[in-house]
Amino acid sequence: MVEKRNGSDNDLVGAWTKRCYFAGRAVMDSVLRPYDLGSVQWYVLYQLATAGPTMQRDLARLLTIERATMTGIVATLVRKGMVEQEPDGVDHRQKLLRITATGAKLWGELPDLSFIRSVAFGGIDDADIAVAVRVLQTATERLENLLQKGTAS
Amino acid sequence: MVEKRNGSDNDLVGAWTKRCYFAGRAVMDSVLRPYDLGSVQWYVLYQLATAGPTMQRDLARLLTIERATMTGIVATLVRKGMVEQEPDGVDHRQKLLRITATGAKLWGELPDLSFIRSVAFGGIDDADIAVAVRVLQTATERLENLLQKGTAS
DNA sequence: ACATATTTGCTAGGTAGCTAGCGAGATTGG
DNA sequence: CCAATCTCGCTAGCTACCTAGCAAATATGT
Repeated sequence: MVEKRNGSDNDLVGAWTKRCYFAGRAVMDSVLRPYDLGSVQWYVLYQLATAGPTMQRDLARLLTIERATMTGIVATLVRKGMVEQEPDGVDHRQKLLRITATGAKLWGELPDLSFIRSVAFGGIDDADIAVAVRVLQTATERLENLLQKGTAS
Repeated sequence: MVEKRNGSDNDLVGAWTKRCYFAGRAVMDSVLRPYDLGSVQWYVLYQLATAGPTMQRDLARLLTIERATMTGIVATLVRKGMVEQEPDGVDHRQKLLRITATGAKLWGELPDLSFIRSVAFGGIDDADIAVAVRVLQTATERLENLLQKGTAS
């Protein structure tokens, strides 16, 4: 969203940011659909398969999503038998997430998703990509900053 | 999402695209929350207040969302009494959307949201913005293209 | 030691996106 | 003129994001 009234690039960049995000997500979803996995579920499996058991709250921070959102994602994966959730021995509030044998098996069958990135950005001038990253990063920082101030008031 | 494994900008651009999109959306949502409006609901009001009555299917195309998604958004606004939905006289499948008096009143009270864009992108070099738009646009087109091919098969 | 944070995960409820499939209406080809 | 096809909006059911508020556990300050 973030509009698109008059004609300058300033108006368009917000719209393209949204569209690009959704396009990437749609491709990811369509590849994962046959496996009955969403994109964030994929990321959780990726993390647990690659980096080993992880605290639920750390995973939420990695993905920069809210704890409540994480609860739902994890619940789905637990229901499907892909992930185990075990209370931490020391701190009983926290829960440790671990991939199950079923989950590991599925992970092994999943196709490599890195081609998505290649398709999207392959062949584009590195300098241009760097500029794009800088613009997005700057905008994001300003917006997140604005949000915090608004929340604090 | 769209990952972030090794260290090149190529990996980061997807992540920042997502984060930037959500940051902008979060600011918009936080401004609109007191009025009990979501960001897309705002856009529908904007369109109807600015451009006059609009066909539902045209609005879905403008926002590049699915008809089914539009159904939900419109239903919410109708429930709140902000928007009227009237079958077209000629083509009985289509529905014309019109802002109500209540909706127009609310629209008059809403703050101007263009400051969000100013905060996010103000002061950034126009050439850099143009580069960012080009990168995002290219990536989006490639991804949407890929998706169509995948769907066609 | 105990009252007061703070942190963690959960529930409840809302927004915004998607696909799949339905029925009613419009269009098009033979 | 009728059959096949397309279009539009709807429902049902899913993912993934959010806030607000709760209960339990931990951490902190006096």
